[in-house]
Amino acid sequence: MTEISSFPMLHGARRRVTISDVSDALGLTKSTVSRALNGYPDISEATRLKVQKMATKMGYRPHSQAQAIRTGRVRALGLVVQMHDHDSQRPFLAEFLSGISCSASAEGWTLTVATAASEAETLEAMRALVRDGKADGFILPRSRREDPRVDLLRQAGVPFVLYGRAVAPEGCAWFDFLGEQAMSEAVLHLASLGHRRIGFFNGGLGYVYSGLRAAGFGAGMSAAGLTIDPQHCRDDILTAEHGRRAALSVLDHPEHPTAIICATDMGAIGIYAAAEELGLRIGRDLSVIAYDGTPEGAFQSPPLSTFAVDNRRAGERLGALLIRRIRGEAVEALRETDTARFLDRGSAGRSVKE
Amino acid sequence: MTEISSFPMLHGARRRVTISDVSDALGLTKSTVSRALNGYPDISEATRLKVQKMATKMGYRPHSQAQAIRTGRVRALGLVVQMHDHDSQRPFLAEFLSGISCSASAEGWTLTVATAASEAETLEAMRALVRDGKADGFILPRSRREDPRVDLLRQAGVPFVLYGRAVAPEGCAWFDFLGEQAMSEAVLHLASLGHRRIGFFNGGLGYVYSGLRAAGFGAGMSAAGLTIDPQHCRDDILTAEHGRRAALSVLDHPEHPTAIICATDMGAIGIYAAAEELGLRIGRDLSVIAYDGTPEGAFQSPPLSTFAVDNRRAGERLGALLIRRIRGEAVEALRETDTARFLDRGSAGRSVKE
DNA sequence: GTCTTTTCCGAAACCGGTTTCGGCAAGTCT
DNA sequence: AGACTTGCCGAAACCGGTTTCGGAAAAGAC
Repeated sequence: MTEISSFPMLHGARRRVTISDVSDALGLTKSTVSRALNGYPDISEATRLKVQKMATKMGYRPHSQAQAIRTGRVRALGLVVQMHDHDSQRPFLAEFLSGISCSASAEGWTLTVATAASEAETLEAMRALVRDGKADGFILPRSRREDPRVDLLRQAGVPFVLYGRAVAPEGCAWFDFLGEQAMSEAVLHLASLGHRRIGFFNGGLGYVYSGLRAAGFGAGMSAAGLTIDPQHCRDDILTAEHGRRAALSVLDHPEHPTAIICATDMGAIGIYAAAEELGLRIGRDLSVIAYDGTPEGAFQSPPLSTFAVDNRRAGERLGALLIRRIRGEAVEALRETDTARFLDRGSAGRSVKE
Repeated sequence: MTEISSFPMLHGARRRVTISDVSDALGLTKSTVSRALNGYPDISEATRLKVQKMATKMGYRPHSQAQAIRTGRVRALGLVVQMHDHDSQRPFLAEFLSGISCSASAEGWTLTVATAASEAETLEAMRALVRDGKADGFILPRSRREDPRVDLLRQAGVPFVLYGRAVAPEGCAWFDFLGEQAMSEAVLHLASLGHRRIGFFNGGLGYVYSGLRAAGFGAGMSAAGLTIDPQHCRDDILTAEHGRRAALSVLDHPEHPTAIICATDMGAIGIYAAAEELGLRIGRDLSVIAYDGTPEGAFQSPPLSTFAVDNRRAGERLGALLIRRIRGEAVEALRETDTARFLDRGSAGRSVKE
């Protein structure tokens, strides 16, 4: 009898190996094993090694739920995606999730996601996840100039990382692509093709990226020795329809721009529509360079020249940064940027002499 | 001193209300409160009501992590999305997540997602989520004819629901749209427009839906008194490129079909490309009806006539079904279907007399 | 060779719940 | 009236970890 019940493996589902199993196997106590694995200083190097070896040998994995009730942390990243009317997130989301999931699982963490239809719902969802201990920190996509999510989390003392930089950097970690550099390069590229009247369609002014991209556009124009004509520029171009209307109005001038830089691919697709209506051939009569790298751009004719961002990489970096943030690293060490990759696909051509 | 420390609210972050707080307030014990809230039969109706009222009044929410270490359940739904090379998931994912998240949060549950690049990774991710107690059950998108995920979960005794029906229904709950009905209606619609030679491009034969849609096509053809010409039919059309090649080969015959029903929008977009190459105008020289309702279809010219499925609703229903499944309801009661909505947008026109 | 300090680990409390067990009081049966 | 249920709840163990506290042994100081 007794020898059978001493082998719980034999009957039924195999139980998971607990910290007590490890401590028993070593003749130590739970507390010693716990401290050894968690790097407490009052454990000798010798026993620490013994414990670690035995733990991995026995396949011990701490039960995160059990740890959570004492530590309050579950090793889970939180993400609240807010559905916007203007962009239906596109494949962006799949790639982004893939990146986060990748870096999370590499550290044995998981990803808890919620969705929201409004800003208020987003905040409420984050509050609920924190209250219920379902997330130890958050990844905040689409950094905004005034971001109530940041205010909430900063006040609650919950770690977070931004996709996009912050206008008020205190306490903020982030990953971002250098949109300003891309915009500047776009200007220089167009200038090298002979364009002198270059317009700029910016994205949503509520987002941090728009300020940066506008600055990059301005810097590029200065570097090229060109002046910005406000008549050629528009703000808050978020959808293809916005882009179409903006293009129609901008092109309805004798001195209209020969090239337009658009801060988002979606807006640029609207420019294609406007050009078709006006009988202009993109890449010949009108040059366009955009930013994002969405698949739709590749299907246009000619394919859209754009600066592609790697959203999977963004997710992967943000996941890694958030984990380090939750573990206590200072935000100043957790700020990364990368450059967008220019895809020269045909929508930017040589300027036509008039 | 003591009167201060008896009001922990006063210093620092406000502590969450625990089951002990509730029991103390009522002069009962933790165990009584626990059993009262969990519907144990050995609690009088009077105290059960008292407890429930006090619990809601005090804003008590059981700490799911703490429950988990005893019950093994965390009130979390699991979803592993597998990235396919052929479809980059499109906005599908955002809507689907939104639906799941909606029904989950309505019940106080959350959603844990992971991503995988292959079937093996998917299985591994599910195993890890179960092992670590991060998910109590799974939503399985894209039901397959032979589905190793089902085998795994069935064997492990982990609840799950399928998006799409199952060829071996034992132990399976699901939600699905009636693709066969849509395909049948598509045939009848085309027949009513005078088409007699109707082709059928099916999707991936590994998926359950393809069998159903093929059957629906067959049923529609019979009902219309038409015969199926295998020369007009193709299988495994997963991408636009597949659709394009299939259309080129099918149309390269004197007796080619005047209309094609395509089991997926992506394939239909390829048919548009082929038609353009052959100088055929969709909706006039060649009619097309597809299935899915992806946004790309609306941007074609003419816009693609298709049967749209509501992926948000699918997610919402699947979330609700999975929660009930985890709570122990029988699978037979957890099978729902809905109908796809026909968007008649112009790609299906009257048959031309030759 | 004692006294003090470290070093290192065990014992036990604790986290916030769930579940088993047992006992008291009221009701039922002879 | 005594024995037997039954209904209802408290006491305590338990889940799998973390953390506090204290003490024994080893090391260092005098």
